[in-house]
Amino acid sequence: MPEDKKSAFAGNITADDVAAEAGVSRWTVNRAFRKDASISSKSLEKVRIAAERLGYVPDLRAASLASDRSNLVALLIDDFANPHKLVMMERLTRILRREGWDILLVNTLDRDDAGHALLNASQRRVDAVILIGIQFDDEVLDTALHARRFRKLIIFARTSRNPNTISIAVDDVHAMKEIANYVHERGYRRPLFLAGPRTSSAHLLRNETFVDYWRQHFGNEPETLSVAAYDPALAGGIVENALAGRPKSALPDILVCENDALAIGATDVIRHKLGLRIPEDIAITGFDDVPQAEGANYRLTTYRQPLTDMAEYLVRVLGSEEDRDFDRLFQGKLMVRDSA
Amino acid sequence: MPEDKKSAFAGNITADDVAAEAGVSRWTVNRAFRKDASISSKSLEKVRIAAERLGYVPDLRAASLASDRSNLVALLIDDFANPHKLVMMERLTRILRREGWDILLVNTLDRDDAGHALLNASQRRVDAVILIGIQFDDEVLDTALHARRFRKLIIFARTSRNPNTISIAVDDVHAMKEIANYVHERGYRRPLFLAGPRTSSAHLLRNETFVDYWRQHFGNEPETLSVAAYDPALAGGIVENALAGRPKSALPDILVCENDALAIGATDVIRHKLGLRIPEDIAITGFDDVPQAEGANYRLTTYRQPLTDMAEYLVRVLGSEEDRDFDRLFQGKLMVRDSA
DNA sequence: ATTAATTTTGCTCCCGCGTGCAAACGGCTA
DNA sequence: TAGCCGTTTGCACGCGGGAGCAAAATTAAT
Repeated sequence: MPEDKKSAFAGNITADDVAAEAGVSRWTVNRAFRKDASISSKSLEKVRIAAERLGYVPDLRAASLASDRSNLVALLIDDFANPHKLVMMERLTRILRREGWDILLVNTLDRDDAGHALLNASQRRVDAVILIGIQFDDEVLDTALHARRFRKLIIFARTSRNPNTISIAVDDVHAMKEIANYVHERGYRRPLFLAGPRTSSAHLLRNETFVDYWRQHFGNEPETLSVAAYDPALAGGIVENALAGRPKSALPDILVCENDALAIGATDVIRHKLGLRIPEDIAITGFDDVPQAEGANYRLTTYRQPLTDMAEYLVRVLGSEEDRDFDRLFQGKLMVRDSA
Repeated sequence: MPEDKKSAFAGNITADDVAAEAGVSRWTVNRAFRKDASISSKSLEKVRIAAERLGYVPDLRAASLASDRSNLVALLIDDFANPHKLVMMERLTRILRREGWDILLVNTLDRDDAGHALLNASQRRVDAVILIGIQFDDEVLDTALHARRFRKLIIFARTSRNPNTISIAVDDVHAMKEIANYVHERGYRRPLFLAGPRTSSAHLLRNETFVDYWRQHFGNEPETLSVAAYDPALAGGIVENALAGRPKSALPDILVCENDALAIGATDVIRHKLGLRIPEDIAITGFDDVPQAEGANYRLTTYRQPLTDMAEYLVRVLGSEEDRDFDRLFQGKLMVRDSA
């Protein structure tokens, strides 16, 4: 009795079963589930009904295997301490799914793990890899591209010098100049730049740009502090260590932070450990405009990345068959609030 | 010249190619890439070398198709405004990957979308589905199970009455009683419970438990306020509306929040909009122990879920072939800080 | 050395669906 | 009604690898 297992576990209902039920061939059934298929409305309806009754769902593994397009993209992420990651993930996953892409999420533990993560992805034959981590420097990318099994390798929200890579990011240089100008205009004169991890070549140009620009235009050389990860707690520790005990005159008048994660950590410490007021004693700027930045507690002056536009562009790139240079920089927006 | 495309795009190097290169059969090659395979160390080495040279990586789609085990689990998430989600995702993805599970991430937009999300997952023939959202009430689950294509449906960090579902969660009842007792011991007498969305049947027993327990043991009936999502900003708005303008005597002396997301939003508003001190004017407790809870700014008294233990248990459940009742409640831990 | 017990290898037959083409169908005109 | 042309349908074959067994190669036992 081979017909009796329907009720038990619907796992093995295949297009053949539906074909028999609907009185058409298997290929007609498959066609009914592809959007570009040439099929009469009559048989489409028959297939629909039969499939419904049997609980048939096409097997994308087989489809992918046969067609060599998986409609799967890998999303490689590290840096889970940064609240901005949640926002990026939400935006990306929503838009990717809307366009029919499924997402393989890979938590990349550390820099050495990146290779394994890429291997993971290639075993599933993903159509593209999206990197939104901090550990993917040019060296890692080269290794990845060496064993290239993906048609596209996209660095999201970060630039890369690697020519085989597609980078979709905000224009850091422009942004930092705008921030530098704003900071100076508001009368701040002794900025301290709070930077993230100084990994080999993760091209976040914010630190360099700000410092160079400030030196060239406003004379003095800003101090820089570096945190080993974009983790508010870590950032707080570094800031506390660096500033505690300094006389008022030796304190910076503003902390320019590489992103909001650092800015938030710094804010907490400045208020609650150093007992200083923001912005009266020390002002702060961030970068990213995470949700909390707008909240009553931080009211952080920061720079908003146009994440939706960037994600929309990303899916366009994914859908494109051309082989041109897709790198693109987006312009963000300075969000002036109360912290600076 | 069929041998010349190696350099171009390594996408189509198959076990056959490696077999030819290594001088063995295709099946030996495949065996070399399976951990349980019976293969001589000699040929394993030959295959390793050949595979390395050709850049061969086994195709998991094909493997999955042939073996009917995909080693893929779907992770369905909504509620991206809750910072705790990031922590859960980090913990889950790390441990799942360590155990060899790949993850299909599905952002479930709204309740009606849950069905599509499940469909998504079943098309990839995932071995299990993990739900860590708030929209997956019993009705949605029933629909999901009706078209059951997954061997396991796991609700993480939330209980469910559905018997066909595996729920791995913290013991809310025990936890809330502990919190209630603590709150009372510390001398608070007019608690306000700040609850999340009151969806049909998402069994988070925190609200009921606290209110019932308090009424029975300490006499009065606590007020309850409900927020439409676990979103700090939303929570802040609700709290401000409810408390602004009340005379001091009509204010609660403590806000017991269903989770930290709400507690954080409430904290910000109480301090910065209502101008009250925490815990002197109003105390606050949370639930989850998100990273920020420990930070200098919030110092939130909250309840820590043993996420790592829960995730470890989850992978054990995934690996198990038995068909018994895997539901399990974990005991968490009250983290006493300064907010209450 | 010879036979029996094991391990290793090769092989046939699938897994479920897409590709590309040929056959069948339908509608329309003359 | 025959003749044409465009649309639907069916089909052989392939995608890359797993299960399970039989043949071959080792190893152990007598």
